[in-house]
Formats: sequence, structure tokens, C-alpha cells
Amino acid sequence: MELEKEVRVRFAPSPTGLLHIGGLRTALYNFVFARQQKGRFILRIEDTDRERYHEEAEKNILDALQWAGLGYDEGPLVGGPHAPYYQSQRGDSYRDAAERLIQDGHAYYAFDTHDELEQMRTRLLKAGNPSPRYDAITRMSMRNSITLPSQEVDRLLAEGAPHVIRLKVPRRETVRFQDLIRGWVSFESQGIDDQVLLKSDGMPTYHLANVVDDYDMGISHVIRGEEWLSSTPKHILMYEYLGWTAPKLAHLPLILSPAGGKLSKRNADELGIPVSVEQYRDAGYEPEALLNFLALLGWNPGDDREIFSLDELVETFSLERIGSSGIQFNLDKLRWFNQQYLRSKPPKDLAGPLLKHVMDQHPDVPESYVVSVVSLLQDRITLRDDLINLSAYFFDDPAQYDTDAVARLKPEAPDHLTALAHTLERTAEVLSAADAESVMHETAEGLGVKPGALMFPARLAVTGMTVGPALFDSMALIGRAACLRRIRRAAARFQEYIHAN
RNA sequence: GUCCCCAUCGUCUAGAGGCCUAGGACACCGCCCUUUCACGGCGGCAACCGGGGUUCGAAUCCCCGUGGGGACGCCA
Repeated sequence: MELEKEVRVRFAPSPTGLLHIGGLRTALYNFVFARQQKGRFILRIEDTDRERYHEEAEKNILDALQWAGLGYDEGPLVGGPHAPYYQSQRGDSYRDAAERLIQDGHAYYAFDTHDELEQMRTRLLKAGNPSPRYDAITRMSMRNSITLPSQEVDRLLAEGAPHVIRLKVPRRETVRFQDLIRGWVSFESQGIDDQVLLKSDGMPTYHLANVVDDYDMGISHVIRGEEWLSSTPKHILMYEYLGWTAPKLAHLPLILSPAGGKLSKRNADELGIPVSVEQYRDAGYEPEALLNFLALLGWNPGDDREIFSLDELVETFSLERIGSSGIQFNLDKLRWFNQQYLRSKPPKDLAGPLLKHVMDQHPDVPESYVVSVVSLLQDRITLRDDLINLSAYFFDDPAQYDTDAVARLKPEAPDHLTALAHTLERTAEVLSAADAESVMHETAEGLGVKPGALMFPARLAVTGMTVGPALFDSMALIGRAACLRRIRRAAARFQEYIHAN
């Protein structure tokens, strides 16, 4: 029986921009798999592209992971046995590997300039080759250590002439590998470019760096997006030439835009879909909801369960149950998940943002009052911040009234409200919901109308709106004095309105 | 264009040859609950891309088409 290696997985983002929602899903799958297998989750920063590097991007990625609660076992800030976890600081191992490949005849120096490469491409294009590539045939007409005399090569190298190191992809060979999600995948080597391994600035390309690092760091499973599937044969070739066993591979299906194509920044913005994790955080989404939603984007438990905490995910997750087709992003579903999480939390836990907001205007409002408001509102919000928009009348008398509703008011409404105020005035100082209800009934009876007929103007008077939580509960919370004040004021306002029309 | 991957309701999916009259969830539409709105409950609409095989039998296996996606950088 094969001895199972310790599970070590990595999330390897490139600090070129904000952490993408798809990146978070990749991180999540890696994290969950590691926890489940009692393995290690490693964060590695792939900062080999000095042109596109942004310092803030790295911070953004770290912050986003922390917000989501995906802690890593080894990586920036925390270090680990394979530090550094920045590719820009691991230069030597890449250079060594590249030179070994050259020694063994699996790679070569190439001295072509950008212009020469461009010329080559247009030449091939003109010759009717629709996809020009630097392959086994092309390389014979280029300036590299295969075509140039060895003295010339030595001279150029000694001179410090700009050069790259390219992988010497074999002419005719089938490269096969087994993907944990897709099964056997095979490529013919004719279709594979002589990939640049080491750039002229001395930095490795992703392809070299990821192979060397994954080996050095003892990565057992590479779980990454499907966009890497077509470059995997190059990696397989390198593992083979370097004499290393390749890690197990799992290529995740891509998250697609409802408009078609990858869920790119531009693509998504047009549809109003946030694409960076930061945007979701700022919009007020719960990290648990986002993670839960993301987990189900490509994976499913095989039964009807949909709500999973991170721990439950760790328990239930399996690579085998990840699908292989692309997934269209659905913001409605995420909003639904968010609602589920909001409803399941104790009101106290949701009060934060509202409390902060209220404190600016009303420093004297007790926290318990805000929590009561939350418990009244909690079932009817999608985002935590909705509380702020829906709760204004619990703290201030309505500044205006729903205009459509005012227009629908019956002529007798102001009198009814005045009667209601009279009844309310005679109740106890501390108003309970039951009190509010009997006030309503008593008034209606005295007026000879159905209580329902009174509810509508009363709600409008007290809240300024036509919808909201149970009116009696709301009145009890708002308090007798404020209700009285609001009802009287509304009676006057409504009277004016009716006269004017 | 070339190579690779994929294909069940509008969307996410269950389905590993008979359990399928194809199940669940989101969205949408009704009804109930609620003196409002939501929540909740009940119900409805709605799919096996097409064509060939294999088989007694195919959503499930194979082939071809079509469609979608990805990759074709000294980016990752």
C-alpha cells in the first residue's frame, strides 16, 4: 500500500490587484481540504512580476483572507519551515533548477529580442500559421543556444547579453496527467510552446516558480482554477525532467459571468456584480454567508443541505464532489444565503453598525433599545446595513410621509388620529404592545369603524411608512410620548394636505 | 484559428444503466398566515443540447455535430 504523504496545499495569489471572489473560493477549497485532511494550508505570494506588483494588493489579500476567517499555517507574517513565502525572495532555487534543466538538455538560453519575437510572429502569421508559437520548429530559426555556435553562446553570456531560459519541449510526445476533478487529460507536445522559465530580469515565470516552490515546499495537492489546465503539461514536463514527483492536481471549474465569459472585473461591473472580496465586505455581506455561497459554487454535498458553517464544510467537503463545468455567478443566491445567516444570529450580534450609526446622532440612546430595534427588523433584511435604512423612525420622528400613502388617506383620517391620540393619552406611561392594541380597538369601537381602518393611518403617522414590523410592537418600543407626539403632528399635517387637495 | 475542458429547469445542482412520471435550492407566480411588509407554510411554472450507436433497457456508456468556457505573453 502506498504511504500517503502529509497533505500540504497552498493558495498562491499574485499581488497585482484586489483579491478576487474566485480567488477566495480557491483559497477556501484549499483551506477546507487541508483542515479536513489534518494537513497544512500554506500561503505563498507570487510576486515575480515586478511590473504589475502593488504593495497594497498584498495587504488587501491578507486582509481579505483574515476577514473571511481563512487562516494559514505557513506564509507571510507567520513564517514557517520553508520561508520565505515570497517568490521574489527565492531566486536561487529557480536559477538552480533552470540551470540543471539546461545541463540535462531540457532547456536552453534564448537571446531573441522582443522585436525579433514580434517579427517571428508576423512572419508565421503571414505564412498562414494562425497560431504562431516558439516550438521545436520555430526555435531552429531563432537566436538561442541550440542554433548558435557554443563559442557565440559563451561570448553572449559572458558579455551579459539579455537572455531568457526556455523549456525545450519535445517534438512529438503525449503528455498525460490525472486531474482529481477531470480524470485523465492529455496534450500533444507539438501544441506546447517552449515556455520561458527564467525572464531576462532574472525572475522566474509562474511556470518555473510554481513547480520549484511546490516541490520545495512539499505541496501534495495543487488545487487551482481551470485557467491553469492548459499550462499543466509544461509543469508535468518540468517535474519529469527535474526528477520530481508531481503533486496531485485538481483544476476547479471557473466562475462565469451571467453575461458570458470569466467573471472579470469589467465584465462584472457592468452587471453590478462586485468582484473583489473587499467590495463584499464593504457592502455588508457576512463572511460566513459568502464562504457558504462560494463553497457551493462547484461543490455540493450530494444531498439537499445548503447551509454549512466552515466547520461543517471541513467535515463534509470532498474533492470528488466538485463538478467540472463552469458556474454562472448568481448574486440573488448569495443574498439569500446572507439573509439566512442574518436571521440565525442573536440580535445583539447584528447591532454593531446600527449602533455606531445611531450613536452619532443620539449618544443617549441605550444599547438595549438598539438591540430591540434589531430584533424587530432582523427578519426583513438582506444585508446588515439595511438596518440603518429601515430603522430611522425608531430614533427620530418621521421627517416626511410616504406620499402615495398620504394621497390614499380617507378624509376622516385626521379625526380618527385625533381620537386615537385621546385614547392613548389616557393609558399608562409605559406602553406595552398589548396596551397599544387595546388603544387601537377602543378607539375604533368609539369611532364605529373596524380596527383595520385605523391601522393604516396610525402606521403612517407613527412611522411615516406603510410597511414595517408589527405596529403594536413598534409603538411599544417607540414609547407613548413619542407616539402621541407623532400622531398629533400627523393629524395636523394630513388635515392640511386634505384641505389643499 | 489551434489545443484543452465542459454540457440536466432562467441560475446552482441531485442523478454513477432500470429506483426518473427526473429530486432539491435561488428567482418568478399563486394561496395560507399576518389588521401592513417581510419571515414562515402549502402549491405552481420550469430541464436531460441535437444526431447516431451499445444495451432487453440510457439523463447516465461510446462516437459525431452543435453550443459554452479556458489557454495560446520575458502576466499570473
